[in-house]
Amino acid sequence: MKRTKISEVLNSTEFGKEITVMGWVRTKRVSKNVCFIALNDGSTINNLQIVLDVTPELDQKLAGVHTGASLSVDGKTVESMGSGQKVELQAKDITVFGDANPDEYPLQPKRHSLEFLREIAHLRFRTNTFGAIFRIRHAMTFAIHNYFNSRGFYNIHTPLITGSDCEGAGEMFQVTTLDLNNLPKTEEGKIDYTQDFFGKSTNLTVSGQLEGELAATALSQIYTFGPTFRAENSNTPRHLAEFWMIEPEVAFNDLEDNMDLAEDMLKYLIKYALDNCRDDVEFLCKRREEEQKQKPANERDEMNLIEKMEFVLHNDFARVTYTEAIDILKNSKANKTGKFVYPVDGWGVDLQSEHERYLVEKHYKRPVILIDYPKEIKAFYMKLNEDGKTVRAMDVLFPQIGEIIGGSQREESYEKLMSRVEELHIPYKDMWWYLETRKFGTVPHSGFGLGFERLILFVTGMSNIRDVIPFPRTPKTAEF
RNA sequence: UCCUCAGUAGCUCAGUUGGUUAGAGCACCUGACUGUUAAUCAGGGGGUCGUAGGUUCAAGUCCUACCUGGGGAGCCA
Repeated sequence: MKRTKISEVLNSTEFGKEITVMGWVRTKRVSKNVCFIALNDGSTINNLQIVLDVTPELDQKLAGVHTGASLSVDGKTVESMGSGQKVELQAKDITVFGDANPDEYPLQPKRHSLEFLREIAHLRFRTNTFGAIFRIRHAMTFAIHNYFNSRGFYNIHTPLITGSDCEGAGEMFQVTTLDLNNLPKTEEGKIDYTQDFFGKSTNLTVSGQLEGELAATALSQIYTFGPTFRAENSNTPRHLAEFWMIEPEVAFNDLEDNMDLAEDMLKYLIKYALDNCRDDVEFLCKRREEEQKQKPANERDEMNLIEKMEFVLHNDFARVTYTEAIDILKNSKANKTGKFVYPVDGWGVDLQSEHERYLVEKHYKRPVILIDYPKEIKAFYMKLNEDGKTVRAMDVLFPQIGEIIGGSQREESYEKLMSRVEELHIPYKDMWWYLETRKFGTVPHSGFGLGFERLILFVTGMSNIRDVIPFPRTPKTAEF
């Protein structure tokens, strides 16, 4: 079937061309002699206006056309007589592929709540908002590969099924082909995993980092981009059980280089969205502005979406040590006047999200990279500082979203890493292959994990992570 | 998992102190209109008030439990 994409039609200033367009009806307006149909084919957020002179024959066809119906329209591009658009299509003939029974089709030409659209996730692609979000999501995927490829990074596919149950990033989903109603048992009465598909207990990965490090200690610069799975029972607008993560890992990079990479990459991606998804970003910007008007004045954004993106683009991220952050928080007015639910009184405790938000939104008013955390509250593989009590960790904190990136310089000393493994009782049998990177030709190296959906939250201005992934997986929800 | 708020027409919501036959806008159907922009105007159909119990002469409204959803917290990306 030969068709012209609506994005092409709208971008062309040539009138009088005979073309065929196909798409879905957004609205239909009929009067006695003329009928207007707003048609969308997903190639752009904008609709093409179809103009039909009503004849008895067309009238019959149009009877079956409602919001949601799919059409093919043959016609001629003409300069619009109306004020809403430059080009429109004067139709010669239409073919209805499929009607959408208005008694059953849930989408209307009006704003629906995001909660309602989440319940019809199979159809929400057809709304302006979700069309914009998923076009941007695509562009970000492409931009990420582009960023790393053009800088000499290799994309590594790390396994989704993992044999180690201690990747250290959270609860895991078990993968098994055993009959759960009739589990084979060992003599001691435990489950006999030797009879399972892989001959051992396996899980879905929570991170590709450990495998990524293996590749980085040979190819120097690698990145992964794939799904990860966390079986945490977390019900928040920032967490998913299945989400996508980007994990670069670079040999010969220290924490400073790691921070530079993270900041540069985020700015590249935000700029890419502004430069390549202008219509969609503008739509979402307006959408958010309207949403903000419903809120009380003190809860509204100071900047709109585009201003926020540009602000991040044009300002250096604040780089702050954990110890400095604790000092700032301890001496803050908020702390002294009891505004914090968790008052900051000492060194060594993990920061609560209210503290992170204070640092980002109140104190620095820009993205913050927090580094050098106490070793007790961070993962075993992070490089120990000379003080012996902090590690070379970094968290990139964004306004509203919180932690968008978590990373570190890795511990390259076999002895030091081994002693952490022992301290934390991590089973050697699951880790031996990882530890060998430090045994043979070990190098300083660093990396981080970027939560893809959290990036999408930022560049779309959406506030719930379930709205930036087509089919969200969360506790008790896997309908679509 | 904890705290908190909410659930009324297909959608978005109103419903007073517990009191007659539960309302509006949008959507849909019918009609009007020579170019509309989420068209407009007139009329029409559409409800087990989340579910189950309870209090009461009387429950959409009060109480209890459960379910579903939002927001916050923890865990983190």
